Amino acid sequence: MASNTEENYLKALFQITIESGNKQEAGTNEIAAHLGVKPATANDMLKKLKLKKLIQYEKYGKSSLTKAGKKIAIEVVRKHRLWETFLFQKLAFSWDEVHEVAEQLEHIQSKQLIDKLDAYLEYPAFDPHGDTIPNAKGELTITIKKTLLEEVVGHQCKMIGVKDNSASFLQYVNKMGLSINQTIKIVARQAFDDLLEIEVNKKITSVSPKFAENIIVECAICNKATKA
Amino acid sequence: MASNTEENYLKALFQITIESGNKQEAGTNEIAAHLGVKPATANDMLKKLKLKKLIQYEKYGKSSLTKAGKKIAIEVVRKHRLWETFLFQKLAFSWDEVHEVAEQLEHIQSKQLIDKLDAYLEYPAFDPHGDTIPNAKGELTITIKKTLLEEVVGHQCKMIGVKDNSASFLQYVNKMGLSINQTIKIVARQAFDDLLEIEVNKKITSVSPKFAENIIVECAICNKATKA
DNA sequence: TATAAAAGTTAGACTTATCTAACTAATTTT
DNA sequence: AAAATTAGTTAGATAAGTCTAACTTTTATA
Repeated sequence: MASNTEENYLKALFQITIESGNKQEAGTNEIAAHLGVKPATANDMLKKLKLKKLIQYEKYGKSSLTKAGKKIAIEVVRKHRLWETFLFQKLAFSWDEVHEVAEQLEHIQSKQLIDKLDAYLEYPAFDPHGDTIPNAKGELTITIKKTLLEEVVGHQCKMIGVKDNSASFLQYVNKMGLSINQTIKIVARQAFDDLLEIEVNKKITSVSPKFAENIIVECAICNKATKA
Repeated sequence: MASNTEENYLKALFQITIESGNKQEAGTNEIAAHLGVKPATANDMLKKLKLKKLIQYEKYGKSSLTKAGKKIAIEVVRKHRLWETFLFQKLAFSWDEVHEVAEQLEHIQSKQLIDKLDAYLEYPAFDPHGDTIPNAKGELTITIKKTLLEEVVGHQCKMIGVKDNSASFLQYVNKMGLSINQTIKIVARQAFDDLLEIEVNKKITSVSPKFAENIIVECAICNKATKA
């Protein structure tokens, strides 16, 4: 069983390496900075995690997760994102308030709890930030997070979150017929004024670029679903 | 801010003294036993809590909560019982599974979280064990927990929990038209066979003593609501 | 390529929460 | 009331996680 602290180091390593997509390993200072501790502290923990066979690490070298370490990291990420979804969807937390509380909740140890929570939320695929939630088997589809503004004309995408979380924006979003999981088709992008024509519930409307860049979407067509 | 451990000591002291109703103070060994630690460990912590002005303690004497300590203890109890209620009502945990997980959840630090959870559960007055949940102001009505079997004939009470949590019993409870918060009136107790005649939703039915002793009720008439 | 800068490591210290073993005080029993 | 038992305390040790300060290795650059 990994301690809360160990879990945090594994999660950090996961986020810096696997999830960033552009690196396989992380340096000691980088990990320390990510967690807000001193390099000396991180160094001690890296040696400990190596002993536990949760990471690969050699003196003066970079670190990376072993299979066992990655499993734990993904479980923590899963818990974090399920809790964020719960806080957002059920408890009416705003988009920007969920993270801090989820940092605590992610360390609660109970497989039963997290599986029941998953079921209660109806097995969500994305958290309120638009990040993928790993499933109970630890499978994580890494999807490229993008805004409606970046979506390709002709594609059909799904709204999975918002960036702006002000009451006024959320009201506006609602007025446009949009909500989490709503399917949106990009009809056209007007070169003249950059307005985006979208189809929502068979109705076509136009939205501004400023509006579009605050809507996080996921596009099955764009994503060649890659497993972590 | 009290640590998780400190919170646990304060909660223990609250449960041994105030909530038990028959003692004002607790001894070092008693506190240690309650928490599953050695007396030497508890002794260290008592000295620390005294320094923080959370308890009253003198060498070789008994300990008791100060006003500040009691405030924290009640907050922890409130969190514990709200989480138990959430697990039971929303996540379909069984009556006997909620405690262990709530022991972890009670230490999550976020006033916003607990207030939103309270609202989401519609401000429950009792947890699934039939224990009173302190309100947001820290007010705790200490009610005498009793079963339907012990209720006084003529009184009207409210079902607040069950003791047996088997699927078969819960099904039976359901069939009798009973659920949490359901009002039950005790019509009569048959001396001949000890069957209890109760009125539920304007219908009168009879239940066995075995059934009745597994239904936890609260009776406003019996309780002269005392504040902790 | 020599040197300066950056990255990483080690040693020693501190805090929290725990333990064991030995001791002292208070209470109970004879 | 003296002895025995129970309750409570102290001292010293340990483990986890953190720090600072000094040191070493690696990398970048002049």
